[in-house]
Amino acid sequence: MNCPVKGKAWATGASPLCASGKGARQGTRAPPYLRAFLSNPHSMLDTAYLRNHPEEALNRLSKRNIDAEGLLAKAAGLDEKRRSTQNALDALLAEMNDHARSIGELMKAGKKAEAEEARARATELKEGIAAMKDQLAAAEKALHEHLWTIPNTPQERVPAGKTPEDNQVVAQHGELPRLAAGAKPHWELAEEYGLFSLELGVKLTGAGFPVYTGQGAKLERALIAFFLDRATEAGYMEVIPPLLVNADSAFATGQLPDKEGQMYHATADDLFLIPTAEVPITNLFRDVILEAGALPVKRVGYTPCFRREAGSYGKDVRGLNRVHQFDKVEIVRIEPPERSDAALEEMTAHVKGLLEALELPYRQLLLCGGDMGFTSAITYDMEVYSGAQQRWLEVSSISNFETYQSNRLKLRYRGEDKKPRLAHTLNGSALALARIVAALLENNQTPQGIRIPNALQPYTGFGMIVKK
RNA sequence: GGAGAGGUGGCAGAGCGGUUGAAUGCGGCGGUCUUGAAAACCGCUUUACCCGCAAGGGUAACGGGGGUUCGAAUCCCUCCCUCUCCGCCA
Repeated sequence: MNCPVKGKAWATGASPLCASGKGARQGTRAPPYLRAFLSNPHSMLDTAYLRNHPEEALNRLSKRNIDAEGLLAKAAGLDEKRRSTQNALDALLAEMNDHARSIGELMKAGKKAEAEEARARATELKEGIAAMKDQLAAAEKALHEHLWTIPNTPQERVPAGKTPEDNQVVAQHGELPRLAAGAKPHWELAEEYGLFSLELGVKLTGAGFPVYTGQGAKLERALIAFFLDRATEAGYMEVIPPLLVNADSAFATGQLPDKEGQMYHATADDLFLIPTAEVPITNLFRDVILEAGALPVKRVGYTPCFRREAGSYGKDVRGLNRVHQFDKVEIVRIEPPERSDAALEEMTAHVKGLLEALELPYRQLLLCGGDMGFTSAITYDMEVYSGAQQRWLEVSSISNFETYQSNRLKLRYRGEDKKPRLAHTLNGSALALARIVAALLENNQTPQGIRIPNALQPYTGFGMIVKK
């Protein structure tokens, strides 16, 4: 089995799907969370969609840098096998039910001999049923395991492409800062002003765990409060979720099995530290059928985020550019399909508003098919310009997952006809803190100190970061 | 961590191993009645998969998994969870 996708999210290659075949998932050898998932009748792409819109699915999936045709053809075959097996089993079970019912009636009527006869026939049926059940289980397993390997189908407007080079810049705003010669990167500023320390983090934990201090800590807290307030004003309900989730939750939003190696795993209790608030907040709606009036659902949550980032190294990870623990405010929406595109644009506009309030130059990227996350149908990345490093830093990723997550979540809503159907889920960072801090510090450094944007001053209580 | 009780439909709450997908009550929806509303009365009211243009039909599900049986919500095993009491504790 080849790993079908090499996105940036798979730097570790630790996915059991991509590793070396199926050993990890077989029978009783599968870890508990995989067994739990095997029992879940839902997979990722909706088989009904694949069956009813084969051409559209193929067109969309072809944007990815994968063998879309082969994957879909195999899925169609496995789906067909599953359905025919289920038909056969259902017929056998119906026959068995007839026997069982008539035996009961015959017993009541005192016709013992006839009852015995029927019982003998029923006993014969049992073997065939057991065998057919095994076949169905095997067919379902084969189908689901295959579906797990197929990423979400990109929307029409997503550009085809393989690498970040193929992403499209769809908007840019703000002047790039012209810093004086000798402008310092944020990690040097942090030392100079006592804002955060990675060395102390090493002592306490290990590399990539910053300790914020003094005005640095206050700035962090101010940004969190600012982002939460802005989201609340925009109609998002605030949530403070658990920071540890169980395997069911990690599966439902797609972190497992695809990104297993990216999460910290508390093995004693089989819990995972969340890599993003998306996981607990979206899972609030697992196994839920929302009434039509309940949509749209808009939630916002601040949480620390934990990412192992195994395999990352080099200059990209200096300072706050890439750390194992960072703060993030996340917005999550649940929408009916016809409104999810508009919701994505609203979320993007919200994020732009935040960046403009912080006076940070930014650009908006429409990710190409090859660079998008596994579960996304369309993704915008927002990047801010970090003046001293002279590079763009990703501070937000805003995605529409359409029904890909909701199919696993079993998250549905009732349409006008009262029938349950899969909702669309979306989420986006609004915003990720660490890199915002990096850009703020670098872009606003002056000989007198580091200037705090006006919008943030009510939250920090100071307008300038100064040396002690 | 120790001891006990329990997990059934939106909620509450029944259920001798045999038309029990599941009594009853509440809630919800529709209707009758009414100038309107309430009350009363009548009917309806889970989800998934499969077959079918549809009407309709089949199968599955009573915390999860497994077992006994012709047949299990009802019996057995196991796991999970919840509640109560004790201990510990921000």
